[in-house]
Amino acid sequence: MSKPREEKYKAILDAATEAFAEYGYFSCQVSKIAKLAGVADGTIYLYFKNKQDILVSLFAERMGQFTQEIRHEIVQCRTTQQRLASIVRTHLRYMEENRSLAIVTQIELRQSDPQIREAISGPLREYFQLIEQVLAEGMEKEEIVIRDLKVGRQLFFGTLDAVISDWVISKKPRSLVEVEDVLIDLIRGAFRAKN
Amino acid sequence: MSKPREEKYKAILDAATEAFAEYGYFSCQVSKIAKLAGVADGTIYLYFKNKQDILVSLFAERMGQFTQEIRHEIVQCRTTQQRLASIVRTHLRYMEENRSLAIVTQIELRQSDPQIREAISGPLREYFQLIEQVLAEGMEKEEIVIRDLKVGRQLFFGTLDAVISDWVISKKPRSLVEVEDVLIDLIRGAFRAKN
Amino acid sequence: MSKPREEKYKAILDAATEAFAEYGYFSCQVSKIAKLAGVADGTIYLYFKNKQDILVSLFAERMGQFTQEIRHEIVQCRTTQQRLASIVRTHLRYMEENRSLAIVTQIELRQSDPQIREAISGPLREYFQLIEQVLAEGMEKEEIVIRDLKVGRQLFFGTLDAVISDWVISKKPRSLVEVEDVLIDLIRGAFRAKN
Amino acid sequence: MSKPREEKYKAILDAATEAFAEYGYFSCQVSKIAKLAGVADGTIYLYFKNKQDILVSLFAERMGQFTQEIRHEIVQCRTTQQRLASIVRTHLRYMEENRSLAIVTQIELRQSDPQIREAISGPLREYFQLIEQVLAEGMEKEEIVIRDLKVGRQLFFGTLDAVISDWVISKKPRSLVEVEDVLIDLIRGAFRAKN
DNA sequence: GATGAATGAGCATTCATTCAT
DNA sequence: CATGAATGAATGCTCATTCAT
Repeated sequence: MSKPREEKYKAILDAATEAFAEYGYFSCQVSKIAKLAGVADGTIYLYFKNKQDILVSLFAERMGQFTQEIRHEIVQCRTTQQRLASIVRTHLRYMEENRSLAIVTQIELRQSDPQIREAISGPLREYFQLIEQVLAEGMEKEEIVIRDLKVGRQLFFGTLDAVISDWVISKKPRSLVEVEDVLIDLIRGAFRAKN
Repeated sequence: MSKPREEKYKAILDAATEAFAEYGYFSCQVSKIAKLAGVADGTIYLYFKNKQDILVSLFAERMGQFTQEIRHEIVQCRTTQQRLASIVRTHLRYMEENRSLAIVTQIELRQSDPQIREAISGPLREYFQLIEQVLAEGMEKEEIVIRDLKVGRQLFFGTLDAVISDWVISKKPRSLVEVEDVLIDLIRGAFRAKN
Repeated sequence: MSKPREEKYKAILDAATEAFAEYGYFSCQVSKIAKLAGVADGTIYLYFKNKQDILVSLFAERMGQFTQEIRHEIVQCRTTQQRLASIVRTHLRYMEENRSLAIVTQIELRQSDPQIREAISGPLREYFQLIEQVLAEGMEKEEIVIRDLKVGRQLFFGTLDAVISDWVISKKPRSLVEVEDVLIDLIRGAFRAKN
Repeated sequence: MSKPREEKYKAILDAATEAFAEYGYFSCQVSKIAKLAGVADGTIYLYFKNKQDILVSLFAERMGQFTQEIRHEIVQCRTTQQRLASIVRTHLRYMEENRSLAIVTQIELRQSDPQIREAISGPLREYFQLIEQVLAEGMEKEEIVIRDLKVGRQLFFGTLDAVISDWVISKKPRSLVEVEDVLIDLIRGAFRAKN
């Protein structure tokens, strides 16, 4: 009679994304998530170990999906340039379509609580590795030039992150899509990408 | 008589920096700051309106000092390239010398609590404007090429931020100074800086 | 299901009456009420907005009941004399049976906190109006003589209040019932009541 | 050089009267009294044992003065009627001239805190005895008729108290002096006073 | 005597989590 | 499985009182 298990799980995660985005992790009560998800407070605990587990699961799930999508886009590209451009585009578009997720990512990425940090680092690291792989391959093929792989990734991700951060904070943000080309061009320059 | 007052104020701010860095703003109790500062809980409230005011004051004070220092370095530079290199160097070194501040900055920069956000945005915006000024001047003098000032700043700051973020999270970080040159080189490329 | 809810609500109100009576509103902690009511501290806040709300609710509930009872007695009386005597008797007996309420009334009636005062004034004013109605009707029918309705009510209520005040303070009080007749006689004289 | 001891003592008591009247005993901080008295917080404790001692001293001092004044008026009266009228008049006028004291009296008379209560009861009891003496003498001389001395006093004091209570609460109170005659007349009736 | 900065015990209130229904 | 009333530990902040100057 009731919603299947999977559906309710997603409903809670969606609600949590909204709620965390609006109030922040600490200022958002579990009861608020429950209400938003249309379930009882106690029900949350049938699906998640505790509040932190909601955040962690949310992050793992969404980031996994995100990385998946990026990975999918990349394989269709021929050159490193295309791959980087593709990541930029997918990243921006994904976040633009999932504003609450973007906010949560911005906020909770930096929790200093060691437990949360640890739990969150996994999915993020996976994305980092993906970027670094593309960069490494580009260097091998001499399509780009970077003196330090990690720093290259930091520039790549940090820039995207800053763009989204501003967009998230801004009350009347211009569309992220608008900056795609500028961004790609800038990054291309940083990596001395050959045409 | 105002000497000990000033001293105690700084002691509390220092303690708060440490404590916020270690536990995060929300997970850090006022009593923990008090103990670390070597004062009674109540004493805190002789110097700060409330817990949030500690964070805000801390941020305003430290970021103000930071921007000041950067500004001071910049004026001694001739070219835009030098100016950008100078900011990178000062930024990294300042954070390396103030690891706790770096952590707090990383964490609290992204608080979604609107009040905190608002209070914090001032000092940060000032730094952003400083960067954008340098970039604007560079474009005017045709020392660099950027299609969008804001995106340029986002790349510049975002990259530095990501570098520090990794450094902060890392258990055994390599010195930030080590990456200075790579970083400067990368940014130079992004902005097509002429030698 | 709403049965236990109602029960717990009353239990808290009863406990609060006892506790406020014994310690006074300000010197009585919420936790003391909770313990006395046999519930957890937090449970209090499922039923009341805050500590002040307990006091206000308590007052509204009990005084409403009290006025109700008085009103019920009055309608059965023929003459103003009987009505006044009835109020005196009911007032004294009600307070004698609800000593804690009597104490709370004595104490909190005079809180200078404007908020509390305002909240409390409603039910009390209702009682005052009841008295004044009886007096007004008595004057119309020429059963009593009063030059000023308000002062008449003040004498009536003030006297009862003083009697109860003494009784409340006294360690070994004589029964309030004992003074009924004397009191009625005295008031009758003040109002020049005709037999 | 500094104010003589006595003057500062009075200043604190005056300040306390104002402050207690405005905020109530519990909601009034010692520091507020100090500021109002123009002394440092610590100075208070050179003159009073603690906060409660301020209230108690205030009450003892002011009520003593009050009773004194009443006593002084009474001796000049010939008949019981005159004496009662004199008390009514003096009581009302004294309170009208000392509104803050009137408020404090209204409020703090009923503190349930046993300690405060005990300390306050002394001066008040003295006034009660004064009234009862007048009544007793009146009965002896057959100038009035009362079946119970205590109840007589309760009517007398309670009525005055209620009048003042209303006056204190009222935002636009009519002068207390206006009700004098009505009041005296009413009380005269209660006691079957002979002309 | 006078000061007022410092103290720290004390308390109302919140909210993640549990568990009887 | 689902509920939501109940729990009680946890914490920011206040303020009477002290005491070094």
